[in-house]
Amino acid sequence: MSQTAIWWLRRDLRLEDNQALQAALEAAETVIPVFILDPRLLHSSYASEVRSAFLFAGLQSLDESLQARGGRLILRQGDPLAELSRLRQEADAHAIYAEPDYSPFATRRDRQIEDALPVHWVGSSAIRPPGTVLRGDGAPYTIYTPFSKAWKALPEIQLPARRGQARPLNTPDNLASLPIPNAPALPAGVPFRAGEAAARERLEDFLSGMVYGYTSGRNQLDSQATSGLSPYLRFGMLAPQRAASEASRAIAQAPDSLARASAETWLNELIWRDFYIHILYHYPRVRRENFRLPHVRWRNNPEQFQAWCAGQTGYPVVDAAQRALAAEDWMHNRARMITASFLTKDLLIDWRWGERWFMQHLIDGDPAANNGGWQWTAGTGTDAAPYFRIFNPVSQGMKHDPRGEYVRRWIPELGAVPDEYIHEPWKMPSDLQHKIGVKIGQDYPAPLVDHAQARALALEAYKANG
DNA sequence: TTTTGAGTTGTTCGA
DNA sequence: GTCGAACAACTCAAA
Repeated sequence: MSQTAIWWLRRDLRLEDNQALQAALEAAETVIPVFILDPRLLHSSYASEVRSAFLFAGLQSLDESLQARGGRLILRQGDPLAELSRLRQEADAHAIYAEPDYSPFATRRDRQIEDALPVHWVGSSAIRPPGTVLRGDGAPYTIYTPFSKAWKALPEIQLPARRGQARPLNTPDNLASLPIPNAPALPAGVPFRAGEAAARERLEDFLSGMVYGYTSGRNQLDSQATSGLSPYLRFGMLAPQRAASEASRAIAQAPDSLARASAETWLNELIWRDFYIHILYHYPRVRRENFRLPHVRWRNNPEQFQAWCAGQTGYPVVDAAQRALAAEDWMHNRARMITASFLTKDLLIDWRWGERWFMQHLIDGDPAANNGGWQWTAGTGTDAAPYFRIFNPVSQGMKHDPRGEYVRRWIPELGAVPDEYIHEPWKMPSDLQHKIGVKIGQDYPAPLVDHAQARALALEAYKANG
C-alpha cells in the first residue's frame, strides 16, 4: 500500500457516507483532507456572503470532526490545479481522491486537473451521476416524467455499510494550512446550522415527522413541512444517496397509501434535483440561454426589478417571499415559484435577473436547481409547460397562506389587515384603511402592476415568440 | 419510420 | 359554489 493520499473536498463536506474519503482510506495509510478556496467562485457575481459563511462554518465543523479522528483539514486558497500540485509535492502524495461535481465550471476545472494529476473520481454529488439515466437510444432525457421512470427502474441506491470504529487519518503536522476564515456568524434569522451533525439531525426530524405529511404540507407557506435539507445537500453535508435511500425506506415502511404517496413525493423532489444536474451537464448552454422559446420579449424595467428585490411590489405574498429571503437567506419552494412567476410573467423581466438575485441570496443556491427552477417558471425550460400557466399572486396567497400568517410574519405593516383583505389589501375601503392605520400607497405600496392586465401582456409577449 | 399519447406545481370562464 | 373545458401548439419518448 502506498503511503499518502489527498482527499480533495468540494461538495461533499462530510465524513459519513463519503465514498471518496473511504477510497482514500483504503488506498493509503495517511490521508490529507484539503479544501481549496477558489477566488473565481468566491468573488463571482453569483456568490453570496451568507452562503460563503455557511461554507466556512461547515469547514470549521468538519475540521473538528477530523481532529477527533487524528486528522485535520488543510485549507488552501488559489487555483486548484496549482494548489493540488504543490500539496502533492509537499506531502509526497501518490494520488488524489475526490467526488465528481457536474456544473460546467466544475467540469472544465476537473478536466484540467485529471489531465495533469493522478485523480480518482469516486462517488457522485448527484444521487445518480449524469450519463447513467439515458433513453433507449442513449440520448439524455429532457422531460421529467420519463426521466424519473428510468431513474426509478435502475437498481436501488446502495450505500456502503457503516463501519464500526473509523480508522485514524494521520494527517501530518508539518503541512501549512490557512486558518478557516472566521465566518461572520450567520444572520440571526437564518434557520440553518452548518455541518453534518446538523444535517443528520434535520434528516431524522423530517423522517420521524413530516415525511408522511409532505404531500399536503409542503405547499403551506407558513408550515415547517418541507424537509429543509437543501443547504445540506448543496454542500454535501448530507449525502444525496443517503437521502434517497431513506426516502425509499420511508416508502417501503409507510403505514398507509397516503403516507406512501407523501414519501414518494419527497423522493420525486430528490429526483428533480438529479434531473436538473443532468440537464445542466448535458446542455450547459441553459446557463445563459433559454432551453426553448429563444425570443421572449422581456420588458426589463429596472425600477420594477428593484421593487421586486426589495419586497415592495404591493402584492403581499410576493413581497413576503422576498423579505423572507432577505431575512433567512432561504425561501419556501412554493414562494420561489410565486415570486419567480411574478417577476417573469407579471413584470416580464428576464429570468436571468431573478436567477442571479436568488444565487446572490439563497443559502442553498445551486446553479443546476436554480437555473432549472427559473426556466421552468419562465416557461422557457425543458418541460413543455404551457406558457399560459401564469400564477395569480392573490389566489396563490389565499390557497397556500389562507390565514395570511406568512404575509403577516414578513410584512409587519400589514399586521392589522383583516384576513379577507390580507392578499389584496388595496381593496380595503378607505375608511377601513383609516381605521386600522394602514394606508395603501403610503404604509404599504399599491400594486406595481395590475395582475389581470399584466397577465394579458405576458400572454401577448409569449405568443409573439417566433 | 410513423404514430400515438403525454407533459409537476395554473387560471379563467361559463354552464 | 362546483365543475369541466379551454387556454396552443409542440416536442418528446416510446411503441
